[in-house]
Amino acid sequence: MMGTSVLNYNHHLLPSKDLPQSSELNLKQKEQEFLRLLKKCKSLEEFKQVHVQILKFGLFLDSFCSSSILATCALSDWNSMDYACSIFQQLDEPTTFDFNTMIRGYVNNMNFENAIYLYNDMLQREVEPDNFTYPVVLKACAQLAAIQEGMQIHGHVFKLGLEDDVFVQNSLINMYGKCRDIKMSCAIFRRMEQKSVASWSAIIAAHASLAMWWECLALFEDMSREGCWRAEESILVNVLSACTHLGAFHLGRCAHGSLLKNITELNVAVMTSLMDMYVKCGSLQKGLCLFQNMTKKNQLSYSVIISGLGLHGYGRQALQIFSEMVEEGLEPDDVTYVSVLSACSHSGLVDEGLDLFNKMKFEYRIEPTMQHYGCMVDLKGRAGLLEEAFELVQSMPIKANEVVWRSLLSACKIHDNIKLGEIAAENLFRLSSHNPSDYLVLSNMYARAQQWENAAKIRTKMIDDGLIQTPGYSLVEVKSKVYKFVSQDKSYCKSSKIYEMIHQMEWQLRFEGYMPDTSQVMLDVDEEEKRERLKGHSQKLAIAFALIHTSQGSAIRIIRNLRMCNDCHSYTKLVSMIYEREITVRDRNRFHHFKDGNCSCRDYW
DNA sequence: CTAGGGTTAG
Repeated sequence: MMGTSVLNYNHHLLPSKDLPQSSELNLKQKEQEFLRLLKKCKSLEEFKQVHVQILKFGLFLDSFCSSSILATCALSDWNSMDYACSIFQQLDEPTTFDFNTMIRGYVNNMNFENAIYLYNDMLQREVEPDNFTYPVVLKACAQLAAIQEGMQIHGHVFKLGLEDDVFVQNSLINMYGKCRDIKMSCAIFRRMEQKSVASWSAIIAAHASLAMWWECLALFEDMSREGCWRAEESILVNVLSACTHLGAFHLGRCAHGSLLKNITELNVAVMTSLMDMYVKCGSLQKGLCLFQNMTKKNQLSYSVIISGLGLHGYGRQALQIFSEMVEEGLEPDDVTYVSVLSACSHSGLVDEGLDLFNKMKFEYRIEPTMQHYGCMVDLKGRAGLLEEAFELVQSMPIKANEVVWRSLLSACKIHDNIKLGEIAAENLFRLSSHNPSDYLVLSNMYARAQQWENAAKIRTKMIDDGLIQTPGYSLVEVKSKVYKFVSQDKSYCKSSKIYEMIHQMEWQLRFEGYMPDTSQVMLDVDEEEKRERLKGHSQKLAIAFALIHTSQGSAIRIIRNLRMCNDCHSYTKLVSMIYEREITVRDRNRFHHFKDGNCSCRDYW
């Protein structure tokens, strides 16, 4: 761009009749005419041509006029910053406005470093920044996550007394948010007297980027209460994300509703976060439906639906969609591979997973991350290829983290490989020793091998270390309200009715051949007591409650914090058949769809 | 006199 000089007279793209004739107009009118023409330019070439005429007429005198010319050029979308730069350099005394224009131009062109350098120049040349300068220069800091510069600039804001400008405040919230200094973001947000939609958007986004989901929803609630509420896609995208992570299905659906009411066509980002919300809150159907109706799909939308299918146990379909994505010419990236590999792992598609992993490394040249190795260790381990899984852990170019060791340990438990399990546990506890469920898996492994002493030793260690087993619970939504059940729960006023139901269910299940499986009850009590305990597992209570309070044939959705036990799994399969209900259960790792006596996991979980 | 803040999802 610099190659084309300002003084290039050779291109005449505009018909000469459009150019003002000097004889007809006085200077002032000519100036106006030129400015009008400049604004109409559709390309840099056209712009240069008019600009050259202006120089030829010697009209480049008025500061307002030259600022206008500069702004037209710098803020155009024809990649004209070099040319704008050459105009800027010819200004004798660039004003605050001119600096603002140039800084904005750099930011628009993603050249954030230059924006900050120019701001620095501005200070050096003692041109005083104003309330228009800061939003844009702070945006540059935000994009670069340049906290040092950001803080200095925050100081300048105070020095110039601009700290009460809403635009400046919003930019500061955003800047600190992008620099992960949530305390500063909140401090500025709190002391704002007037908050705009952008203020809420910035503060919610700041919390979302740190995965502070409860805070996101709380802020969203505050915002709604203060009546600043409008279905803004940029805000709802983060709110939906929070719903996804918290399993807040009801709120998510409400958000969808208000989007539909207020916005005619939802953009890709909102569609993708909606899809993810539905899928991860248990409604794969709804997610698939949205996916199929999306006109524009990208890598992110594909990876959401692929990982969704995987989580729900539909590995084959996940692979199908993955190949459709490739056929459409969309190149899978590292996250897409995490989705498809984990889908393979959930469904036990070992060969397919291995193939994809190799393709990713050697064909697409994507360097595997810890997550990819985690998927592969999980894939092999679950499938019983424990030695291979262990070899992979040892040969990984990066040091395995706790997630990888954890999945190896639980695979060893499933396949009763104590020797390897102990190695995995040792490494796991070296990296993290505060997770009660890790000890339980290990103790469980010993118990399965009837090594009672070792099992007891681990449990004693847990108690000595003050680790308390996370209480398991099940959530169930009945008529848009969420009810929480813990094991042996007696807290609901209708609980006698629930236990009555439990009793009745057990009777019917036994008729269909149900035998309580007490092997996973890790309590030192007799068989009879174990069977009693089993009956009161939170998932069973939740199902009984839902069977009583929902209409015949309607689906039941349950969210658990822990993995369910084998007994609850086979119990739920039978309930789905006898009571003719579809039951979806989300546990720590995945979804189970119970229908007609079967589960979508095909007992591979 | 000209121009401005939050561009989000896996």
